[in-house]
Amino acid sequence: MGNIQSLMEYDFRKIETYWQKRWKEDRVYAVSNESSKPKHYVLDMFPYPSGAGLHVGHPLGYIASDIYSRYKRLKGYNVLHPMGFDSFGLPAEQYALETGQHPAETTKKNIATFKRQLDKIGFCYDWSREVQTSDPRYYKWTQWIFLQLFNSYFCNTQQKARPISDLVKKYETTGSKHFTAEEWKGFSEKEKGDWLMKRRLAFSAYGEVNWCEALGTVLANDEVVNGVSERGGFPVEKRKMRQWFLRITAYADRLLEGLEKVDFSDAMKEMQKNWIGRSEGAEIEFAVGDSQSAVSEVPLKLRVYTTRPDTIFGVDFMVIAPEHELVEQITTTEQKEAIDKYLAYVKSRSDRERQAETKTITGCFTGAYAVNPFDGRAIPIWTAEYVLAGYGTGAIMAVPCGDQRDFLFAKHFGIPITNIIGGHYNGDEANPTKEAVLENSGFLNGLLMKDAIGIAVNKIEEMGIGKRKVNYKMRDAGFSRQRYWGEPFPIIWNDGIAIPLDAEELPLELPHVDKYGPGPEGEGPLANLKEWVYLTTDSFKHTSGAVEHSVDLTPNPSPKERGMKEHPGYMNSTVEEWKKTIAFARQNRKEPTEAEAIMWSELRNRKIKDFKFRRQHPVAGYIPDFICLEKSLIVEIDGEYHNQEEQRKFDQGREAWLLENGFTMIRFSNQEVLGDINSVLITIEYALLQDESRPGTGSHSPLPWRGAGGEVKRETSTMPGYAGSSWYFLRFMDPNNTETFCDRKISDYWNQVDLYVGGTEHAVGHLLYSRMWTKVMFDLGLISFDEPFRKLLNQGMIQGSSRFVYRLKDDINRFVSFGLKEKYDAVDIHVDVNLVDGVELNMEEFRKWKPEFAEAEFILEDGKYICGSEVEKMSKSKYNTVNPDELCNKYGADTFRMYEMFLGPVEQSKPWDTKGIEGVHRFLRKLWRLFFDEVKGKIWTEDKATDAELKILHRTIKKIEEDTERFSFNTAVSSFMICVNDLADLKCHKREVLEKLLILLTPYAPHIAEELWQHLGNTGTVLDSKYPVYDPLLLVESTKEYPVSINGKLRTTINLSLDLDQQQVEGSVLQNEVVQKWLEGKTPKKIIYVKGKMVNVVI
RNA sequence: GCCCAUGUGGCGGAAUUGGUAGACGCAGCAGACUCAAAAUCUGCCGUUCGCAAGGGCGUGAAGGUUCGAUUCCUUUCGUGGGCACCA
Repeated sequence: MGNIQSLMEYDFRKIETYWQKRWKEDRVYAVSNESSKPKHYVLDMFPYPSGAGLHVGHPLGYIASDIYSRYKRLKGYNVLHPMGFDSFGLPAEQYALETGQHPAETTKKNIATFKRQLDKIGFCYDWSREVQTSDPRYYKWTQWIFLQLFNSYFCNTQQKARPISDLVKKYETTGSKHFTAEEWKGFSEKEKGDWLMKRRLAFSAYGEVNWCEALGTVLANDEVVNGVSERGGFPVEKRKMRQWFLRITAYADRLLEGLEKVDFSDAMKEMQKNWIGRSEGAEIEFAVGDSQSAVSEVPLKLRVYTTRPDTIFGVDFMVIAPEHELVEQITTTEQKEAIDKYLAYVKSRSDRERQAETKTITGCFTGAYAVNPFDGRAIPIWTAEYVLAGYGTGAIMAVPCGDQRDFLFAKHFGIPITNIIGGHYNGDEANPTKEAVLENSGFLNGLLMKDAIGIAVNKIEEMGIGKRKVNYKMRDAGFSRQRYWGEPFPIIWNDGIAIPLDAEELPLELPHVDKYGPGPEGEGPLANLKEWVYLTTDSFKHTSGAVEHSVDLTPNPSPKERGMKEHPGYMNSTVEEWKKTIAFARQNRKEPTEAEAIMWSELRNRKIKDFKFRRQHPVAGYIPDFICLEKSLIVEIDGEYHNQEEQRKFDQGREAWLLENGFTMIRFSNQEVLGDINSVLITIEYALLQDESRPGTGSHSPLPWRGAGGEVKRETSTMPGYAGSSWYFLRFMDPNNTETFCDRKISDYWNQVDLYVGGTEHAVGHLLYSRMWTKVMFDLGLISFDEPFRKLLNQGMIQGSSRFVYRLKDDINRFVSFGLKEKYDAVDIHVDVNLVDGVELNMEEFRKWKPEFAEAEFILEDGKYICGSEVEKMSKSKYNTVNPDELCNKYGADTFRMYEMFLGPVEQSKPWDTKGIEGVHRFLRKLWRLFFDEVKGKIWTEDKATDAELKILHRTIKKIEEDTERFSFNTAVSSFMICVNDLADLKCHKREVLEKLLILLTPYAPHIAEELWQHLGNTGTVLDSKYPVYDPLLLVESTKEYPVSINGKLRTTINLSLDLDQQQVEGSVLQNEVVQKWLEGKTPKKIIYVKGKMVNVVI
């Protein structure tokens, strides 16, 4: 391994390349699912592989988790530390819109770049477990889990998810509060579907979206700025569209309770609690009239939610959300025009704007009044943007003396304010107290507000005008996106009834598209693929006219002994009949013949030239034994009954129909398959490759003519980014399983993620969703734990430190230095931070950077061009990104890893500054010199270590272990530096000390540690060694240099034995010169002595 | 606006339960080695008054609790993150 000459210097490039290759070859990071060691699961939040590649901000958390994983491994754990990619998402689609490159292509490229960059830093990922959410082998299971959500409901009695079939049974036997069992049985399919949809955990309903007419698409809140689209500046308005949702609100209480048993930071728990926003209060109904006196003829009710029913007598007006359906119904003719104008204004405002702007108060009177049920007072009903439709009932009762927002509103519009809290209200601002004694409050007069809350609710319930209610700020999670690059929903709409695909039909692969624009009605791009979307013959004909067929060609049903002979025609089969077909197919799968079983083991999992086969997969009413949809090739295995005359006739009819509809069929007999499977396979392979031009039905499941009668079409939305990332931690445990999302035994073994590392930006999105999914899967008995992440470590963001040059407005080739810019009229321009040393611009490089700067001239200060600087998000567009590759090339991965950690606490955000990396690099070189001398070569010795040397070592072992355990990696790096400095001072080159130090260092700087470990003559990787144990006896001190303060101010120090008692200490302290000087002859009032800490003399 | 985090030398930061503020590193200054450079090593390095000894001030700001506060409490300002279709 190299000659002595090359060993004298720390040649990190050679060392790191060598070991990265060796580790890969030796598969040292492969993790087994079976081990006698205790398990530990360390996970990083899924990266999105952006086109910009990795910048120095990304690896911060990855380095931290890598250090921890290696540390745990040295401590004797079986450590799972995988990495994969959250590869569906909007940026790739956006990029496709701009450049026409397919997201699959760009995503593939980006992932390759990410992996190359990650490997350069020397992470210990088990790449054999890599998963990508956009891989059909992965999203097959995302879709499968979605179907579990779809097929489940939240049982309020048991407070858990249960199969929807249980609910159906209940409806069939006992009905519900809305209908009797008899009524249920009489419902149409559509009615039944609608009722069930109200309970499913994944359900479809109408939801509001930001609609941009000009772009014909739905926009994210981010993409809407000041009511217009960020791209193009087109107007945006709220619009209702059919969407999928996850019923996360059903889990609100359990998500709150679950926080008790996880180790997240208080801040994180706080954010989740606030997001869920549980409040207890009452829902109250008010009668509505259209004038101050008369209640309208049609009895309208206004329902409001309030947490303060005790203030009911202080209600001076009502506010309903502008979207509220009542607005239209109650607005009086006089107010109609004003209201219409106001609604138009509100439509253009985003939710965030509506809440953020409290300075400008807007609102409009509807002309209608509500009636206070207790004193009959008429209360004017207003609508205002500060009340959002999604919260509570979308209506509030306003109590200006107790709520500041209501107060300001009342003042602004001159609504008289009723004071119900006497002296607690001063007329200048509202007072939200619960401690006041109520006045002007009818039956509540004289009560303390907090006592009145319960009494008021009781009365309201008694009167039947309202009820106690727990409310959540959290809304059900929108789960569909009108986008292309995401998981397709395994759902077919048949006359408005959502029909799930069968599990065997998954994955429903995302079809290829060439255009990424929105569909005709603002749907996702998939809506443009007519032949993919429409599944009925009729609708197919309407849209493309491509397929003609006659009802006479209706094929024979499945073999008669399977009981399908009497089955009616498929073309017009009802949903019920179709379900029956599916059931038959499922049954068939469970009972394969011997030949079928053999054939399936050969065809499944893309064993033939990567062609995907399905078995017993219905095509119309016909269920082929095996089918390759991509090639429309059917493989049949015929048993004895095919020799019967009648059956042969059926077969022929069926085959003719299939051929006419573009399918090919090969038939084998049982004997052929059992006798010579190889030649059978060759025949199939030949057929697959033979006709390249065959159009096929695409790789997706065609499911033609499912159901019938009206429009039968696929769901064209796709799932959002968090679908794939809500359960990926489970897939890493068993990434290649084709039978299930994750084998139960394996998920029982790995269990929860022990350490989850990622940014706080995921606090309420991803983390809540994956917690919910985990709970559902737990309820359904799919896994054995109901919280995914046991401990969470938040990683701060590394910000960019941007640099600016200042270009004169009137002379675009002249640039003025930062200190002089005030004297000129100049504009700031981002300059690439890599062209700047600190703040000093490299002018030569700058001229070369862009052609427009080639002729640049500079106005200097002190002969230098000084740049301005600002801390911003690290982003390519701001030219402030720093690429980890370059740093690894220049200083090595070990230096880079340690420097990232040395920057400060992982949890904290900080701007990146490459300066300072030198110091860490110097440390590693200094370490190297403990082993090798420039002239003498190797210099380590086998001598016995002295007490002083052992003390340094053991102090370091203790410190590094403690710091690593509490994720204080920056102080650990400092401790390494101190240790090496101390050992160098003592000229300690003893193997006894150095070898242990290398093990400590392995998690932080794996390459250099491994290299030196091997030089010391060890075989096998240092990762398999045992973590040293520190000996407390070596660290015992007998004396301490005590700080002595007078009145809390440090004046001197005294060296004292550690086992002195208070009296002895007082004696020594009082004799001290400095203390006597400060005492000026007085007697101290008190002497405080904290053993081992300090002494304070109080005068 | 609401929720969360955060603020310490020229810079990144340390001070683990309220107990010696500024560890460690960068930058800077002075020196050694060298023909020179690099590398390495040694010393200084919050601020202010003072020849020195020694003292004053100092953890965003103001107030409080305490023998003692960077640490706890109240108020306030600045910065960063999130606010439901970016991931």
